Amino acid sequence: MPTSQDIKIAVDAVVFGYTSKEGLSLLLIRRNIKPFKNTWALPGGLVGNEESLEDAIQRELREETGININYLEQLYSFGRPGRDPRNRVVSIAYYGLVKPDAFELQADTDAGDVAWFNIKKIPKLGFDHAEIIQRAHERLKNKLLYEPIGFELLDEKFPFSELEKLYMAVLDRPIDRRNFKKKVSKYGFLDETTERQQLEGAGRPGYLYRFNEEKYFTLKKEGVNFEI
Amino acid sequence: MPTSQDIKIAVDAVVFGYTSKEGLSLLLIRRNIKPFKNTWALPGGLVGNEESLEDAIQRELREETGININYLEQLYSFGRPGRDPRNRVVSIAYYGLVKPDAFELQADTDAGDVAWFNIKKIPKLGFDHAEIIQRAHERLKNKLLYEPIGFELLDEKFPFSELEKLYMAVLDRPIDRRNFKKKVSKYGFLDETTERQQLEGAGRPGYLYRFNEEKYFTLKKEGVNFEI
DNA sequence: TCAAAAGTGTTCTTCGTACACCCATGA
DNA sequence: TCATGGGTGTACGAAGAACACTTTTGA
Repeated sequence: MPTSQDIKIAVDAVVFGYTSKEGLSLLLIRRNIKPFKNTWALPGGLVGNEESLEDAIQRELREETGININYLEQLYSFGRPGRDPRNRVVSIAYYGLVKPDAFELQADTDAGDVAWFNIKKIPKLGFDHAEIIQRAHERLKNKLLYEPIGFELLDEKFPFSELEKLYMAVLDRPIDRRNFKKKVSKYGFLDETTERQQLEGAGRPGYLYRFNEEKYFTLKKEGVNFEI
Repeated sequence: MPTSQDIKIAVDAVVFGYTSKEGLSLLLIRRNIKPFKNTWALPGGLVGNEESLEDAIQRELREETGININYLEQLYSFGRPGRDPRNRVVSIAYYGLVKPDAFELQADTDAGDVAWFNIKKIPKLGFDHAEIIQRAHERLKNKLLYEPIGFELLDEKFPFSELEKLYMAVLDRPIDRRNFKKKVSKYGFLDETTERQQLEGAGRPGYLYRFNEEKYFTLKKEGVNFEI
């Protein structure tokens, strides 16, 4: 049994963003310090002694990327000895969802650069971060099917087609427009506004919808479970 | 940002067992040391410097309870400052499934006592262990519905009624015998043996079944997903 | 008037659910 | 012969999947 322990504890964040142009994207930083200097990696860092894990993640994201996250959930903890070449580090990974347009990325000194990468064009990463991302993507795919978290990635008002494209981007498979709308609408937590979409080219503009969180919570309390 | 970190890292195990007499049970130890001396708690302890998290859990279980676990899965990490009254401890919780009859419980010096408790009769626990157990139970309920892990709790050969009772015990709701058998059987990973159940009283003895893991993996590879 | 994107309903099949009687065994 | 527990099938309704044409707009 260990008598004196020498393990560090860190948090890492897999931050997903979505835009209809870029599809599903991921927030990465370029490391400015060893190890893995100059390679891309997940934002994250050591947890402070008096700080909760969630606070640590938010602080690191603020410091390293300038982003403030709304939807955040614990993903998994990675603790294999040797996953960090310096010393033993157990990392508690979180994943989060943000609207990329709501922030301007700002790298700090530890991070030479910050950028969004399309989920299908992730560069070679340091540590075991590729594995963490894969697990996060799996989780997101699953979660999207039984919790209405997709709205965290969209603007407050959005055309139905955006929601549908988001689902197709995350799940990476085609979705039938009519069946999708039927399924989502039946819960009644989407409010249709009178506003219309601004299309860039030709086409019939769609109505904008708004996610009504209150209605969703009421439903949930009544035992109605969202499922796509 | 923290410069020197003083956080300990521990693992805790929520071990579920099942017997048809006792129903769904949980393995707890009575603490022999402070804090929470003499109160019941989850088995667990600090992680060694060179030890993987899974190894740490298995070692602690061996030391504190005499049990060796087969099915083990990471549950969640608990890190709220103050959850341990001594110093900051982040605990990575696992949950596991065992056949209680396969082991004799053996407390060691850190643990004054070890025992199985019915899931509905859990005593007052130290730390935030009640919360951990609740989360584990939720996870088990969900997992049981889309992965055939129930067999980890049963003998190699078992009558169908045992499987059904297990599901009722974990999910805490009645299940229709005929529909349940239809659903499980359609996957074809249960082999019927020619042996019959040994009933204790009167009644028609049922056939014994065996979970065919190979067939299940083949199905899974083909994209067939188990669901109850 | 053409191209692009959104809006909309029906049919068929599959799956979930509800439900009751007979059979084998031990006492 | 009675009590106990195991074995089995059908009918109904709900939900999922497949599928195509019309409408609005900009160029």
